[in-house]
Amino acid sequence: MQGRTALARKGSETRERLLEAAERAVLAKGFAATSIEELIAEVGITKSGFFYHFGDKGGLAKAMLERHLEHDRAILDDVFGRGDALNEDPLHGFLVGLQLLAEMLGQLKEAHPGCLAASFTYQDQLFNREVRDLNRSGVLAWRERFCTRFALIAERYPPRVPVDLDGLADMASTLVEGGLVLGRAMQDSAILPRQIRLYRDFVRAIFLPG
Amino acid sequence: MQGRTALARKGSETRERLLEAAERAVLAKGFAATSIEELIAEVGITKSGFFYHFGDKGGLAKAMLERHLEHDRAILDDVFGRGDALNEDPLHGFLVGLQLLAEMLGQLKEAHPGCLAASFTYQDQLFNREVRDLNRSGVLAWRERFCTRFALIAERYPPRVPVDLDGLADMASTLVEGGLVLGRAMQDSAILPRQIRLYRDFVRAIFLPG
DNA sequence: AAGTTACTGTACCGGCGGTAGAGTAATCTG
DNA sequence: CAGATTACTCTACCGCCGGTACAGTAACTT
Repeated sequence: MQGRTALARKGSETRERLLEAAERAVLAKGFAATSIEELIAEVGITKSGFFYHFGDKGGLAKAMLERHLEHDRAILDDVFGRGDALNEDPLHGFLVGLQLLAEMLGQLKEAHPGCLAASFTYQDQLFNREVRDLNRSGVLAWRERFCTRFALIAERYPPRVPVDLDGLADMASTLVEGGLVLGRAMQDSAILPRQIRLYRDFVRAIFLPG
Repeated sequence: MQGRTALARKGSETRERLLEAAERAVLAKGFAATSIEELIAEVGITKSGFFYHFGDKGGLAKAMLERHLEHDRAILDDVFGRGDALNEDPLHGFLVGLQLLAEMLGQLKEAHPGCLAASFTYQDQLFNREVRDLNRSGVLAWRERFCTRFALIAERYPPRVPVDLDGLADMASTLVEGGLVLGRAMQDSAILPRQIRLYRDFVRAIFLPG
């Protein structure tokens, strides 16, 4: 049992430790300013070892994004799952989910995947197609999640005026990305949760006017 | 006349040409991936010449940000000035201004200062305090502009429910920053203007309910 | 005539991303 | 037990890039 997976575990453990070190460093000072050499020094590995795992620095970016998209999905599943568990209604479950999301985003100060997504987006010429597609898929995941939910809500609460529901779906990720940028620029972690709460107010006003 | 400013003009012209080349390159592939050497090659200057003008790469970042904050302010003055010129009322002038802003942001595909602001925000450890403070001042300028406007509007159109007007002011820059990130990630320049139009709808719904 | 501005030219430095290729200990597979 | 695979190490090297040092200089200002 121990022997069976010792090497495989060692391999994936080293990789994982590299990703953790990279995450800390990148969130602190950006991807470009994070050197491979500092990562291998922290983990206690050689340069060859790094390139064995990731091929090049873009491979590291890709692995970091994959890791975070998964984490992202899990968080959204959690908050909206809990919102729906507390509420039969699709609208009110969603509103509770948004509230939970705001609280969650207020807690994790700056360790959000959006940081990575935005950061990579602005250096995307550095990376290969895979990284850009991954980034795209992250946005699409949010869009689809919110779009289907709004379609469900609109069935029960048809808005009296025509609303751009697709745009409203994108507004969630827009506010998260933008909120992270502003929060970072202003060193104020309260900005993002406040934006999410305003978004919740907006959604409520659309489907429950008056 | 000609002679009086020939040298000074030459100096500032070279600087300006460097900034223009840098802007193109940075918007295309990011700041870190833009080398000083490619800029001086384009402008036809030596490395010493570059460092004469900017001191170091952070100096270039600072100059780019300054240039763009000024441009930014001019655009906002323009659109909301035009909005107000077409309308006596502070709310309706603002709503027209937002519409004009959406149109303007739809036209300039990706050459917006927000790109720079966000890009620099995610590499800010690279830069000195000045660059970070400049970035901050950009956000604060938007916040103050919108806050005073909302105070003015709220006098004439007191909202029936309590609204987070400060958060609503920040929502504008949040949506612009986030919209640029998403627009870039998705290669879709329609995302940002749509978000601004949704913002306009939100503002209208708050002050003109029903 | 002296000083300032806006550079050029040369030479050099260390860090970084990346490559090449040989070697190896531990582990898995047949 | 043999052979293949995994997860690396070690050594040596490359070119680019940001940055420094410093001397020189043509155009222009005072």
